[in-house]
Amino acid sequence: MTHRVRRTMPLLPISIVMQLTELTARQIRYYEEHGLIQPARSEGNKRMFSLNDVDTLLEIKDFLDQGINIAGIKKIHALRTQPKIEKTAPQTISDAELRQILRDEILNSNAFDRGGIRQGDLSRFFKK
Amino acid sequence: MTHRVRRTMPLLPISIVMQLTELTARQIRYYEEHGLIQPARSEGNKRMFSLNDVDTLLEIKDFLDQGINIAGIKKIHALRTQPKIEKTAPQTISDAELRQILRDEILNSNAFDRGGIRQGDLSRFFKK
DNA sequence: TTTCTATGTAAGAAAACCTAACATTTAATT
DNA sequence: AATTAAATGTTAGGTTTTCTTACATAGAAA
Repeated sequence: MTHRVRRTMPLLPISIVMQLTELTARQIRYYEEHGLIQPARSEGNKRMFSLNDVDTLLEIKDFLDQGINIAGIKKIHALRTQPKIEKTAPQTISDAELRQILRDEILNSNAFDRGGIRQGDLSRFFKK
Repeated sequence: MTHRVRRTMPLLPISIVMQLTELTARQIRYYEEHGLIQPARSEGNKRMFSLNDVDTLLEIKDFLDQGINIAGIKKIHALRTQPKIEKTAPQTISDAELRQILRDEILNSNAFDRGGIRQGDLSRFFKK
């Protein structure tokens, strides 16, 4: 009965992703610019996001809230998608280095509690 | 880790729904006009569809392919959302009547096999 | 033939999104 | 303190998408 949808399918326009993540369009495009996400494009060049993209963005947001900067997040992503250091090209960073980065970043963390809205409640974005 | 999304959340623009259902915008709006779906609206009045809406549209499409007309589908929906005939306002149609309708409709069914695309493959709608 | 149903098509307007550029804020560095 | 860099805000002009409304059409039904 229920129509199945893959989490990799590009379904969502940026406006919806903004609501789901509480990020601005500027932020989302900026993260893409830095290679943290690669949303698909419609034939007319509009960004179309998958549910996986939303997950990634929420994770990015979380990392940023923890004081980790884009460069750190980028490195974390790189390590995650390619954690095998065997026959692969020599890594430019070790696990120890990563932990060091994280520790360093966390020091100047300015995380704060933004009294946000409940996730999943989009009602205020639609007309009654 | 994975971000949960309710099937009732209005997330999808009509272009994506067109691709998921292989219906034209005209058809989708027509079905809405006849009350078969009630998509949400963005603040700017754009239709935003939920995954449930997609399910409903696929079902409508299936019924139409079976030769059932809009009126029949409308009645089927009405019966389904309110199948209790107890204290409710008197029904204008009985179960027997429904079966009759279905039998009648099926007689002049012009269902045919449209050699469509695999559902879920939207790749041809996006730029390489 | 005429009517009805479902859909196509076109026009004009409004909304959403795009890129590019410059501005602002805050933190780090010198 | 001044400068720089990172992240985000803001604005402008252009393109795409969606909207409503209206008229057209093919096929089935009357």
